[in-house]
Amino acid sequence: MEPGGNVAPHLTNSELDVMAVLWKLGSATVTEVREQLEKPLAYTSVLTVLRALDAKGHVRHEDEGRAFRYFPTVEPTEATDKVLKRFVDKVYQGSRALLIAQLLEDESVSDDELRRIRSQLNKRLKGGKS
Amino acid sequence: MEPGGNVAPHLTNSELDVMAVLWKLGSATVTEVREQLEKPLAYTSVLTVLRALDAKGHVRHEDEGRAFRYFPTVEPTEATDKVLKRFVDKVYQGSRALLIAQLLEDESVSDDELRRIRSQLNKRLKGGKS
DNA sequence: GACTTAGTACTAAATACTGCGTAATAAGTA
DNA sequence: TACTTATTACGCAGTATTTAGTACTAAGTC
Repeated sequence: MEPGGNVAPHLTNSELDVMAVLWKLGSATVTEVREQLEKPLAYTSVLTVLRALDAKGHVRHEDEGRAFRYFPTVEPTEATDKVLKRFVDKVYQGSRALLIAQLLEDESVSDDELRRIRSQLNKRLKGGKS
Repeated sequence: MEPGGNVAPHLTNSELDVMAVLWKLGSATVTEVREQLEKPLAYTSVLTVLRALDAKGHVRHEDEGRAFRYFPTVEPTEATDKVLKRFVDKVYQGSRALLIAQLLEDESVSDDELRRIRSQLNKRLKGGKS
């Protein structure tokens, strides 16, 4: 495809659903993933997605009894960096600050969290000065 | 579609590319959009995407000479709310605060921007108290 | 009017994604 | 061994997405 561009393989929607479960649980079998998914899916459908993720290197698997146990091989942020970057580029003209500003408007962020964020922010401002 | 619910129907990747141009320029003809796209695309390909966006109600068009001028009918944040929510849900377990924290780690956010963010944040903390 | 140009409408082909059924396999059990 | 069960491997069908070609149209030009 694009030379240099598409290094990190790219998660489809259903792949993201499955990865989210693995990130949450740390690791899981097909059955375990299936139980956690909001949308009911046939066993083999989940397996298909996991096999695709395996092929792409986003997960690995180990034998566990007669089944496989799947482990994520990438952190959430790693796997989604591209998605986030694309999002910021297209919607916020590349400015993470704008996205942060937008997120801060959201009421679901509590005062407590706001204070924690502020202290993190202050830490960075101090650190950057030195 | 769904009554009330699915206002922002869903943007495909190529649709997002095109919307980004419209948001940036305010409005554009097919030719103008085409010039702004990073990836070279045939004139008719761009038109196809614009027509799809038109059908979905994300843009509208007016005659301009013999061509159409397309206007976005939704704000960037409107159109991408769903995407962002999904992202936050899957990667940050629904916590916008976690995403903000992650974004704050990014070096591309300047000290100036950090300070602006802090003042916005302080404003929200004060306002919330009343 | 004939020709050129820039545009839109329509159609189609290739690819990707989603979901699942069937077959094969391996383990356990009577 | 025969039967059951849990599981993986393979393949396929329907749909969505992406890209672009071809036909048609309207405006401008000589």
